[in-house]
Amino acid sequence: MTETADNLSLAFEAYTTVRQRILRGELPMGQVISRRKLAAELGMSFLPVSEALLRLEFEGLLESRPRAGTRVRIPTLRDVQGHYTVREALEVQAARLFASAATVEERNELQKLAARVDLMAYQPEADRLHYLTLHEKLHRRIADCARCESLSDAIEKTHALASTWMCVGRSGSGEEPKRTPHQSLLEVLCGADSERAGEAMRRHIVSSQTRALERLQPYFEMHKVNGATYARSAKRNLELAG
Amino acid sequence: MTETADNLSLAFEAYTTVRQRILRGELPMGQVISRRKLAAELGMSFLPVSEALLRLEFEGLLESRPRAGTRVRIPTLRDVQGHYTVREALEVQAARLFASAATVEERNELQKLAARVDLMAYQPEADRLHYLTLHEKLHRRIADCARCESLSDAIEKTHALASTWMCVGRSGSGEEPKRTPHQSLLEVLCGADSERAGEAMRRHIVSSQTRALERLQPYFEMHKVNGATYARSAKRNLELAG
DNA sequence: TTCGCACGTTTGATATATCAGAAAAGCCCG
DNA sequence: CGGGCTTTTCTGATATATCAAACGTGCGAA
Repeated sequence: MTETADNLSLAFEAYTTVRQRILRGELPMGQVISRRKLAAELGMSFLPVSEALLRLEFEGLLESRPRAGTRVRIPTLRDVQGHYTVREALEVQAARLFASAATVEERNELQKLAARVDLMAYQPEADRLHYLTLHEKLHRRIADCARCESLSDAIEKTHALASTWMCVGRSGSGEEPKRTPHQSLLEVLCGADSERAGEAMRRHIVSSQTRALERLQPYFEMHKVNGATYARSAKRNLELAG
Repeated sequence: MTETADNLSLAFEAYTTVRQRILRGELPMGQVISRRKLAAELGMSFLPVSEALLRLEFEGLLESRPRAGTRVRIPTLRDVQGHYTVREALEVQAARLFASAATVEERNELQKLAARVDLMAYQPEADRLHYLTLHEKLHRRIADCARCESLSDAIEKTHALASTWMCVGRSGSGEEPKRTPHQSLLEVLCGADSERAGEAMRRHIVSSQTRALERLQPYFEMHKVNGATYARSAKRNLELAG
């Protein structure tokens, strides 16, 4: 399984590998990535690796400075706010189109999926990754049902970025009231009123943003401390972990 | 003037150059770009050129196939529809934020700008490029006033892509009624009602899409004919021009 | 001890060379 | 004269080498 194949280009292989590692949380925010070491590990020159990292940088998952290094992006407060503003725009549009274009089967399917997502949200940390995957799938399916590939792609990009941020442990207050936000969201979306669907999604995204900002609070400080320079040693990262 | 400086990276220089040429219409849709020739012309290796073209491909201005070639993107019908769906999402969001966040000075400035744009729309083809530039500036300023850099960036990207498509001559029916679409748009936007601002922008974008689809009609055929292969000689392009 | 500066190391950027695949042109056969 | 096949040319993909800049370290001065 380590080497499925060079089905496509080496650059694509490197892209997929790194992206997966980031999304799985194996590469935490601020983690420095060495192109040469990665190239050696994947058994290729560092040129396709560079192309892959460049692409990930365009997508917002990485950040780099000309001759300093490349690392998993550490967002600023404004980054996150901006991200959620764009995401709100895209997902509201998807919700509107969903309300007017989804088939009956799709509406039923997604309502069930929403119920599963809400249920899993209160599992005792069973597997956070699985929850995130399912949650992302729900939003992606909503976009798919909007029958617009460009919109789906754009939303998928924003979700990939958000996934990075979601891998950080939740503040775990634990005593939250048992709500079913996704179920109620889908209920509105399945009514045929585009306006209401859009507004419901808007509220959903806004509340999502609120939680994300709380969760990411400590990392905004991290960006201030560690933002200017690309630490090659692990010392600074240790400071932040402790 | 031929060599302003290597202020930034060579790749960035190549990126800027090619992008400008496309936006100015010097490189028409379907035009094949040779990395080696471009590299020779710009006096650099074709590696920074490749990076530049890769970036332009991500932005949707170019399309390429692994060992066949790179050319200015020829959109399909679905491409254009998808583009306008995403654009609608982003610009509606910008309009909403503008209505609630723009200063009085900004509102006045943009109303004047809108008037200029509408006026210029009926100049007898004086300079189409200038009109497009001003029109794009209006939309960009609206996004800027929304106080969200991510959103501005996203909108700028979509406009760059649309500019490519707008360089094709308008169908020039010529007897259109003298309307002032941008002036009325800004009028609504300057009222403090986000909802209405969003809806006004939505209608604006939709009508813009309608005109774009008409204008691009012939190119959808071009994509069918010339889509599969990357013609290196000029023969096929001549066919389409005749 | 602490601050500042020089030096070796690592990094991304770029140049050059080579490879394999796709397109165009030439070629042969009908 | 035309269609299929081969050859040639061109393309992007990748490997390797080199360079200047940024980082980390350690030495020396205050």
